[in-house]
Amino acid sequence: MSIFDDKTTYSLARLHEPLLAWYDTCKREIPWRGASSSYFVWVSEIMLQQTRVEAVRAYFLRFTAALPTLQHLAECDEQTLLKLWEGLGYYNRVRNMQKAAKIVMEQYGGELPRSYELLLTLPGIGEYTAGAIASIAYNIPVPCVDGNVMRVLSRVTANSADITLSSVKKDYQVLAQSMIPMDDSSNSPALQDRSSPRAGDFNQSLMELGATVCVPNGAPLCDVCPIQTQCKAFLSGNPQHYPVKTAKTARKIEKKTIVILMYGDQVLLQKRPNSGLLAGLWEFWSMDGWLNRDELTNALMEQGIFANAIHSLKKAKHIFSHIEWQMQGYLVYLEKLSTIGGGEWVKLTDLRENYALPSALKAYSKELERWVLP
DNA sequence: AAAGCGGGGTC
DNA sequence: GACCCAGCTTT
Repeated sequence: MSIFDDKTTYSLARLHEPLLAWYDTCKREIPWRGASSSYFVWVSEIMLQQTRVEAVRAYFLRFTAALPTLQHLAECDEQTLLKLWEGLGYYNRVRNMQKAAKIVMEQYGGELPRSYELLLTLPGIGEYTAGAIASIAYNIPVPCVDGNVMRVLSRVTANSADITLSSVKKDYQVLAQSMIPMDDSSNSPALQDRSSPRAGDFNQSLMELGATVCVPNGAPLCDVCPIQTQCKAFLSGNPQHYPVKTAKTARKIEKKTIVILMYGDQVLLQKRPNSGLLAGLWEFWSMDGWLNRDELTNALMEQGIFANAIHSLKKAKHIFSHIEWQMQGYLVYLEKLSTIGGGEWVKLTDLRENYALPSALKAYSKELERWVLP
């Protein structure tokens, strides 16, 4: 039983006309829009997961310049890959994308399959991304339902169902599917074999409207909306009541001590584990909890390290979606080069060019540059 | 169904 | 502060 009745579905049947007309004249200029390969569509869609268009622009241009084809991606070493993704977050996205690229090279002759179901089997490609690639790159008439689409459609229909429920998302996918403009001259029985020259544009028109007009955070710009007169939430004067979502669980706080160990123009880095938070990225030596100067000196001595000088750095905070790091920092000059388990001494120039550090440590990597420059 | 997974913009 | 973002994977 769907949250949408037949009458609601029928009332949206021809909404593609004003949406496409609006999209044709008002869409933003975006690097991956226009005549682009399925590979470029794929790269952009992975980058856009939980990430705004404005944040993606520069990353997309740099990434596709370095790795212009799917084969380049499949053959890239992981260190370079993570450096290209540095600062964009959700780093498993790029590792999964490379896994998928290797599969595409081996099983599909180097081109992404022209099938929603086959796309869905690739690592890192879920229902949204499979629908986006299939419709935007190949004009296959399948929906792609993201946060924008659910926000727009929940307002248009004034529907209060909780969009965090997977059953509700399914109903939005069915509704979005029914809205895709179909070429009536084709009469193939299988929907996905039928032609829909504007399936990709239509899906993008819904997302573009959500991103630029039917916005989250505060009041939407209903006065410039092309489907204002057909929006139930606008007509009731309460678009900001939609969509309805249940609250997220609270973040937990973790205290850490960040220690920048230096010797000459080298700094000690450690590689994070291959799974979990910030998997595969590099970081400074660190310990759980806040250590004062004496405790740090003792901790270093236990590692067989004797500090020449210990400088206290400012406290710093970084907020992830589910964790908050509260960090106390130190910069330590060593008397002689000592190795710590699992660590690697890296020259500053090498660090800047080749080692991916999480943005969570940005305050301390800046401190490092400040101490070294003069 | 819920939790883990980044980082930044906006109000 | 809280909320959200062209979501996916694991538990």
